[in-house]
Amino acid sequence: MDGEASAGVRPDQAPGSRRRLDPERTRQEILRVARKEFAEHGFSGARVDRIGERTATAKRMIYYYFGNKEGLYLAVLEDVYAGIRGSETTLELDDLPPIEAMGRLIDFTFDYERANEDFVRIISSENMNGARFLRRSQRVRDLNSKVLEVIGRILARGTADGSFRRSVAPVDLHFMVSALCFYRVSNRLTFSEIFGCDLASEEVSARHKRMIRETILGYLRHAD
Amino acid sequence: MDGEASAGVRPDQAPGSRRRLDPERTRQEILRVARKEFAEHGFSGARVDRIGERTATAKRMIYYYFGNKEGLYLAVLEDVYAGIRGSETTLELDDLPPIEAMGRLIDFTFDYERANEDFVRIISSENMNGARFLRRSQRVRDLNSKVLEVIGRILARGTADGSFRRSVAPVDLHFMVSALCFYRVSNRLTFSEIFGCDLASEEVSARHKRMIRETILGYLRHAD
Amino acid sequence: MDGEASAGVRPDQAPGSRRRLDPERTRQEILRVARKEFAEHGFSGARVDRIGERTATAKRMIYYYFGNKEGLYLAVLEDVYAGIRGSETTLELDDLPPIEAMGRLIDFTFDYERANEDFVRIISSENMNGARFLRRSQRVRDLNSKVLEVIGRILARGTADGSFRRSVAPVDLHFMVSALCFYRVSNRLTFSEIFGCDLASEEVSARHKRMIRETILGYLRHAD
Amino acid sequence: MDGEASAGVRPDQAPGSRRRLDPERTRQEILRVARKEFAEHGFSGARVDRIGERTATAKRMIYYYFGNKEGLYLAVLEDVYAGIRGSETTLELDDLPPIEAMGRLIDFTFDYERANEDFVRIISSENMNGARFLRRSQRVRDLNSKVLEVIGRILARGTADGSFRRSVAPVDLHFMVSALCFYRVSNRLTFSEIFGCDLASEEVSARHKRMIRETILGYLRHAD
DNA sequence: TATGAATGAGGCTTCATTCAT
DNA sequence: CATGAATGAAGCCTCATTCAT
Repeated sequence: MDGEASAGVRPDQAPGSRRRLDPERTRQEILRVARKEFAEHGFSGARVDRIGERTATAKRMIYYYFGNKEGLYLAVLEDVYAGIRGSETTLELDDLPPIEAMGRLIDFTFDYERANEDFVRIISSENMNGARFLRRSQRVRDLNSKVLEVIGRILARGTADGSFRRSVAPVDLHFMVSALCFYRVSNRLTFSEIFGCDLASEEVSARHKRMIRETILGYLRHAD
Repeated sequence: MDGEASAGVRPDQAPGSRRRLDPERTRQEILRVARKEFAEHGFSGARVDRIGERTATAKRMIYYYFGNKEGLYLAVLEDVYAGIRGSETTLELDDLPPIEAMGRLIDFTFDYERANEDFVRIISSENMNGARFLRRSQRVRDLNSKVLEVIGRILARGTADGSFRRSVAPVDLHFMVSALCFYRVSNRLTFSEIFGCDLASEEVSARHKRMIRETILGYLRHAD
Repeated sequence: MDGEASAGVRPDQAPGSRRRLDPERTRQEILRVARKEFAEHGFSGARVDRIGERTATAKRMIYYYFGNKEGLYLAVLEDVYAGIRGSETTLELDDLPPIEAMGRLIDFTFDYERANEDFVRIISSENMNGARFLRRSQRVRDLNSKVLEVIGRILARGTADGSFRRSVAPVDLHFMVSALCFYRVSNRLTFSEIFGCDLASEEVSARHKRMIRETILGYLRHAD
Repeated sequence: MDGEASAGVRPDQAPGSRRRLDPERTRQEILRVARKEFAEHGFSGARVDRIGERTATAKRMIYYYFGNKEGLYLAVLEDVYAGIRGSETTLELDDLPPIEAMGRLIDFTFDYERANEDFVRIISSENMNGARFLRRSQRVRDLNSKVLEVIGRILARGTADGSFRRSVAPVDLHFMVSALCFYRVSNRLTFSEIFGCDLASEEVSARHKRMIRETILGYLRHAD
């Protein structure tokens, strides 16, 4: 998925030129490396130097494109949120029966967070930062408002057709799904270390995926 | 709840005097200040200088008692884990009916994590660190093994008397309780910012406390 | 003889300007200042800050070019050894009669060590360090292997033509020359202080230069 | 040789007392440990803390007995010089024939410096210090003046009876003996490292001991 | 456009030393 | 006499960033 696709293309490039001259590609490469770095070390633990070293382009370009470390982090944060919300919109849940729709949303969230540890770690890091970068980004907030609408529609349909006997606010349901899926990844290391249970393993993942879906669906279906 | 308990004790001491020859108290004060600092900024964002400034004693004492920043962090980590596991052991759940016992454990976890944001943030930070400090501390691992035993006994009793129709591994149940209670605090800032729902408020907290308990107990009671 | 050679060159440069984009020159200046500092105070007594202050460039550049204090010291050590061994190779002793060749080598060593107190002090310092930096440097060892070959050739010729009646290992001869020339400089201060004899003075130096040459040549010439 | 001789003596000591109360013994122990430390690391590399740790008594006692690091170093320096000059006075060379007397003095110096690396290293260190401590100590200067008298008497007798055909100043002869014996120890590490010749080995030591004696005696005996 | 060189501010830590008991 | 606790000053080094070409 990561952009090395068209290597060697661009015939308009002089053979003796020092570097490729594709600004957007350079930008994307920096962004990709930075995401890894921020995900691995958080904002204050991340090193601009390390990002520079791992990028084909020079460190100076980071400042050229993103202004400073904070600007780069903000760009990564927006990028990462755009990823999940973009994926969510492809789900087409409105045509499924409520229980199935909700199950699919839960599964999707589970799979996405499991597959995108970077996303999880950057949001953890953002919470450590006091969410001060998120607060600056109108774009991220816009991106996220859609999930609640999706959930709201499923809940409404489920309540209407009697599949769900429990009345829940969309934000509360999203909270539970998110908590259970996110924590598995965000706290994987301490949890595994302490309880000797590898949350990343196939076995535990499969078990937890089922358990989480059943827990939440069970909550919606049973009123007491 | 955070340690201001014995401030101002020791009346025989001149208030402005610099030298306090009370090693344990000095140690504890550093630990308390450090916990705040590490909780607020994570390991790499924390500043030894800031901890020194906010301590009545000199910065130098940090190194005297804890060796270095890492040693101090490790001490904080152990302290913080000892706190929750110590509190858990006072619950006396073995005499309660299984459902009530489990409900109480869930409520306790909810309340504890809500009241101890430091604990939550330090564990988040530890996950950002790759759990490398936790890995060094046998003490923390020992402390934590007890929770699973407590949960195991409740589950066994509930299965035996028919209160619980679902068979769950203790570690999986602990995972769910922990995830739901922890995420509320660890991700409070981004969640609130994005969804405009203040997870720290009394109203939402009360609602979630009930919801979490019902969700988990519901899962245990209903087999499908 | 110490490196002020090219000071004030580069007339096209504004005298008060801070940024000099001449990396090799910057590197050399740091090296020169560092040699003085390490020679004067040894490794542990030397202060990186002092080196920084005495350099036109910023202290930060020390780390830019040499990594850390140890790296800088190692560079100085290599530089200093390269100096003497480089000079030795210009002697062209193979065309002289053995006695004269040996005399010239002794004189050279005497003069070089007298003129390069830095060299002597840094090697003293290295011995105080347990030779731990030298051990890391393959380069220094390579540089030094040549002297023994030079001495070996002179000894062989002298034995062959009967000038030398004593059979000596090259390393032992080098030891004596080095000891007598080195000690004069390395122990100058304590020796002068205790015996009231200024080893650095012209008078004593001239006398010792003759004495050392005669002592060693005498040893080679007389068998008993 | 180092003072633990009378352990457990002193019956007047209360059994419950925290530590032995023998000031002179405490002083000597500190001195002994400090000598090792200064010999190993030089003045600036030596650590008061390390001396404190390796002494049965507490670090505070160092300051009690010696004032500060400099005072302790000075005491060590005097102690170390007193050692060699004290030994030299037991030689009784005046009754031996000049050549034998001189040979014995050379051998003594060789053996003493070989056996007392601490002595050598502390004097090296003192030279790195600019001999500033030595300069403060009248006592050390007094101690050392005697060697030259001893040498002077041997030389006079040798010149008188024709054993020595060379006229040498006592200080110059002392210089040569000292240089050859001292350098072997002071520069042992760099020399061995570079030339792969272990100066501390029995084999090389025996060879050098003979060589040094013959070199110097040869110089005295042969006029050209 | 792109880059190596340069940098001030501030980070963590160690040092010899003194205080209070 | 003896000791653990406490300390200011200064050490080495890293950080994000900007300059000059």
